[in-house]
Amino acid sequence: MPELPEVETVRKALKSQIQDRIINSVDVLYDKIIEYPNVSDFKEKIKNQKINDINRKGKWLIFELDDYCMLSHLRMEGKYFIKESEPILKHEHVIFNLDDGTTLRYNDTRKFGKMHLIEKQNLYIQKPLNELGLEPWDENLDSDFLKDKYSNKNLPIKTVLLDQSIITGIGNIYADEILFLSKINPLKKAKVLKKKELDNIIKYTKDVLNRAIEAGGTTIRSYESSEGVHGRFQTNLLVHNREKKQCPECGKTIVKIRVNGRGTYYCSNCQK
DNA sequence: GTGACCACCTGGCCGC
DNA sequence: TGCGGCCAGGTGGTCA
Repeated sequence: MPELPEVETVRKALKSQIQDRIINSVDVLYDKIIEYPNVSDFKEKIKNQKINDINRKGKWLIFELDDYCMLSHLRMEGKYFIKESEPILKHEHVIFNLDDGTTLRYNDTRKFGKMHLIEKQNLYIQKPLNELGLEPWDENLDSDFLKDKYSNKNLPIKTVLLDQSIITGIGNIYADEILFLSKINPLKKAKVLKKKELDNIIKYTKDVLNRAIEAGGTTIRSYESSEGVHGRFQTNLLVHNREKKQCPECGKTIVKIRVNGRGTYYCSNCQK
């Protein structure tokens, strides 16, 4: 389940593999992956565009082309592979035919991923990027910013941390880790958090995501990078996916609850 | 405007 | 062993 560190790992791998390649054509085998524009426009506009760079904003990959930016969200299980003439596999839904004879293949078991093709000048004034909040490393991200954003949030902090319009890039796995390190109960209402707690959230968001990126992301079930490499950060997880195991801080049993439908792991002793 | 809930999807896992 | 049902979860849409 790609979150920011996994997307960053994919971005780096893809950049080293396909930067400066030209897209000769695209085959779309599952239309719903293409969110904007319609499939025929997408295929027509992307033809003969050069991949000049690959960037990232939150969990979105940004393929910088000549006239457009192609945005790709991997959602739950999206992956990219570079292949030559191998047969198309069951879960390969979008095939980019490149000028060197290779293909860039978007593989998504659950078909949740989305792609947009946006004119360059509209990239940050049009959905989806105009709706994203701050990157964890943005200099404007401080406790005053969060205090303001959280002031009317009568929701559990776990839920609010997943709101991409405030801080972008945090997903379910890292939200649990950030709250554990910040010693904040996931059910605590966002609007009552003190400055010190907000400072800790910011500090540990950066810390957790930085370490996860260095480790190549987290592999819990199905995520792997474009080079088929599994992340190593799962060995560093302190609470997520560790139900009934001992808390690494106090030794009490880690519990699993559901917060707004999301599986949430925490230590009831450390996170009061 | 806010919050709760559901749909989208498929494979893995568990219980019977 | 085989089957049915639940669960995983990021995001957008709908409804109260």
